[in-house]
Amino acid sequence: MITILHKYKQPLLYGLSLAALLFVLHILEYRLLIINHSFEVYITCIAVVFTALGIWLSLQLVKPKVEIQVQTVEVEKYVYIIEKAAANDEQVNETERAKMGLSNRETEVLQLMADGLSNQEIANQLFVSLNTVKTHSAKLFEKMDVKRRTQAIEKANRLKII
Amino acid sequence: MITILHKYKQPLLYGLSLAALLFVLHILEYRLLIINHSFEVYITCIAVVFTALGIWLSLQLVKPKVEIQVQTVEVEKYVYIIEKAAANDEQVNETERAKMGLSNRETEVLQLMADGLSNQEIANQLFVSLNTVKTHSAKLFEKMDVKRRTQAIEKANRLKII
DNA sequence: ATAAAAATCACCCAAAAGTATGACCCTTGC
DNA sequence: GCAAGGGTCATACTTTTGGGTGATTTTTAT
Repeated sequence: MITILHKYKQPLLYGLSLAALLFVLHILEYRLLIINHSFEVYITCIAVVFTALGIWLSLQLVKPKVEIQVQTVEVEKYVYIIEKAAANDEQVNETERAKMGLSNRETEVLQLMADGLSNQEIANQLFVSLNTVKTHSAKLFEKMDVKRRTQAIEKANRLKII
Repeated sequence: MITILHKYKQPLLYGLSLAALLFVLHILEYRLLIINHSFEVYITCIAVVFTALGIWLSLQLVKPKVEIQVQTVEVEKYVYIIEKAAANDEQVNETERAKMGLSNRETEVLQLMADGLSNQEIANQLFVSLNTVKTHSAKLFEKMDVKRRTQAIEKANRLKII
């Protein structure tokens, strides 16, 4: 139950906000009707407000994407990003890899994943069993804080750890 | 004249849809006022519709944003990124993509795959069904001559088509 | 106007990927 | 010696992905 709550925390929050906003409108509704008869203006306002809300909502939902993260961090971090980008062309980022604590074997598996190999192909390549590859991948997913191999690949590419 | 119309078809369509919607609302307004019990329902409908409209609008506008966002902050230090982005954009990109004959939708799906999204997440993002995403992915795998999404991602990165 | 391509969706089935748990061996550092 | 971590493997289970097929609708091009 709690895990379910946690999982849908974001949408729930949005839903509640929406409900709250609707409530406020409900209150205002009568006042505005009594005070003046500019009904069209009222409707238009609602339309504009909710269009804006929609835009805002979807921006919130898209936020985890790289581009927008870049927009939201402050200036100093840009310098870091630029420097990192510039430095990365020659050498692979050992620091980031160390930060995540990937072992040698896990890094090998990650590399082969990024090359597009299936678990079975990786197993053949490394002369180990399929189950072993699964164990490695599960552990590296946890260490990299991702859910899927595609996410791991994306993150690895972004951080230049492969 | 016709070419101009063609070029700005999308924004025009958006504008017209919006105008039409407002017009319909304008008409409905009086009718619904007579049946004044459904006022709250009416307001809620407007809110929902326009929230959806906002979400849809901003999703449409998300893509072109990337470079602009980069450019809006501190000029000189980000020349590297801008140059890189620019270089990537106009080089192999379009030709290679054309060579494989990927459609727009397929390219979108490919992009989201490379971002690490699952088929279900892609479906939600594009407002289509899971089955549709599967169809797109199957076709793009065939066109790219790959067997798995990870291979497609690797090849796409290598050929810089995303 | 009409044919082709693109986009949408559904259903079924099989394979691959991922989760959870437990076990064993080997090295390394204290 | 022994705890800790890395590497290996297994079983059982769930979810995701991919293949095959067919169908409808919309868009595009001839």
